[in-house]
Amino acid sequence: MSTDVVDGVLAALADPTRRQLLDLIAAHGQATATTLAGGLPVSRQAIVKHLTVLGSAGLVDSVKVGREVRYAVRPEALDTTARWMTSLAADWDRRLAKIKRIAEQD
Amino acid sequence: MSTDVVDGVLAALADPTRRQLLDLIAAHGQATATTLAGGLPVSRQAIVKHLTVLGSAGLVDSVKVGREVRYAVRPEALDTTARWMTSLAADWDRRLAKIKRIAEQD
DNA sequence: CTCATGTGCAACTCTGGTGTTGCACATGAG
DNA sequence: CTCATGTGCAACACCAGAGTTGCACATGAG
Repeated sequence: MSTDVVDGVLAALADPTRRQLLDLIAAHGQATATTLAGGLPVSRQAIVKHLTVLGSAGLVDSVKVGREVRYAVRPEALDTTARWMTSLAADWDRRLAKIKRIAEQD
Repeated sequence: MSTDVVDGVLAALADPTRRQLLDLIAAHGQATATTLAGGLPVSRQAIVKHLTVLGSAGLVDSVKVGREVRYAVRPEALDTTARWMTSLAADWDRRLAKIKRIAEQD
């Protein structure tokens, strides 16, 4: 299973700043750490660290262009996690329905 | 919007121990902190804290029965978060398609 | 070439989350 | 009533994560 992917994505999305970063990158289609630093109240280095985490989670992808590094969003990992979550919710629903059925059976 | 819900759920699911707890509770349909402590390598108190977090996130729900507190899983918040994630992934796909379209347009 | 701009690397601080232990309180079993 | 079991509360230890600063390196602009 893709538990590793889910694990990384959840850990990455847990931080509000990282979610904000993803929003910003998606909004511009592409962005550099320095550019992003201008839109958030944190240093460039802090953003670089967040981008590294997002990259390890597979949520972001970087390309070096000249002397700058451009980051772009990658939907696959997010999609995988969304599916995992949906099926988990469905599983819970199924279990709860079963419990309820047994309870009403008395 | 249900940003608060998503926020809490993501933060709660970020911890592996909490995801494991959810699995255990869902598997048994219902469980107490003491019972759960028997299935994990952590103290009961640690589990209580995790359950509190899960409760605040709306992922778990507790009922006091006599001298014990039984926890059960609640799918709504998880479902909400799954939908949020799915629509976000779709949004990224849309943006990327747009970028690609422009790029090929040269 | 020279200089400004954008990155990378490393050391450091500091807050928050995870986990523990110890003890007091409540309640069902006998 | 008495005792064992299940919780609740509080203080404490510990470590990873978020953020900062300082400096060195690379590369495009002039």
